[in-house]
Amino acid sequence: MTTYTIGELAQEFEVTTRAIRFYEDQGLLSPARNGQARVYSVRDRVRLKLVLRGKRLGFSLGEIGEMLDLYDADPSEVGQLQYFVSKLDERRAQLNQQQQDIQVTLKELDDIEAQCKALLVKKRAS
Amino acid sequence: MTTYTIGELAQEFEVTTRAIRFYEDQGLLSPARNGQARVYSVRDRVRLKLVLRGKRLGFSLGEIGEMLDLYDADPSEVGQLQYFVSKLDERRAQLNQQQQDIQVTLKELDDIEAQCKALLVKKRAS
DNA sequence: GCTTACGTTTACGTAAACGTCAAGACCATG
DNA sequence: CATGGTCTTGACGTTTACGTAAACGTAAGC
Repeated sequence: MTTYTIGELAQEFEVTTRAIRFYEDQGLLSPARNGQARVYSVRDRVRLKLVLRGKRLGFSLGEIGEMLDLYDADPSEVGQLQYFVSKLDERRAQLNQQQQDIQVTLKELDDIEAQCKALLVKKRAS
Repeated sequence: MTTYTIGELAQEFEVTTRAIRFYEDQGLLSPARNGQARVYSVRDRVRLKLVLRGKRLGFSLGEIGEMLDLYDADPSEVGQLQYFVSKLDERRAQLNQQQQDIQVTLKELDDIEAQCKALLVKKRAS
């Protein structure tokens, strides 16, 4: 059973231990304890990874919490299951919007960079 | 010369006027004035659009400010120009990372949804 | 001329996401 | 056994991105 200390995770993912404890406060993580020391399982590590990815995508910790619930949830009732699927679609729509935004922005960056290169060539010529 | 009031922009982009004024405080917008009333040009509108897109991508207003500066800047010195290009690359790297994150997440969503569908079929059978 | 709608500035409030001490517990090493 | 490193729990501070309320100006319509 591989486990990790808070310091190891902090170092691996380049976040502070303070941040990791904060995520726990927010209910995103719930590591085991050895006495008072936190003991992180492989599953905890995965959850942390998901949290950080969510953050890179600009989601709030609250939203990330919902997403984590989705990952875990084992919806037993059909009604709940459908609600669940609708949530997934919602999330998907959000991500698709982001993809579009990125596409557009990347293209604009390309254009600007091209202009810069052109300008540099000109400068060298003069 | 098309112009817009703050209320029009707020409605079109579904943000509050308070937010728009705040962006101005932060130096992201600088609309003209008619007396004391703000008058937004087409260019202002574009900038606002860029601000909001930046937000959707998870950038801070500060970062967005830098990006807007990049869009406008007409770097005259070569040194500045190279710094400029490096900034662009930085931004691109960030966006590429986000794209990867989205890919991975979308795939995970697919997996989860597939499981849900399977579960629904099972439910119907029982 | 009064109301209504929309605009203005100033200023304080707030939620989110941590940072930053403070004060101590627990090991290991010299 | 003192020192150093890593861990713990508070608790207050800080930044970001606005919300919200007060108090007022201005133009439109009845």
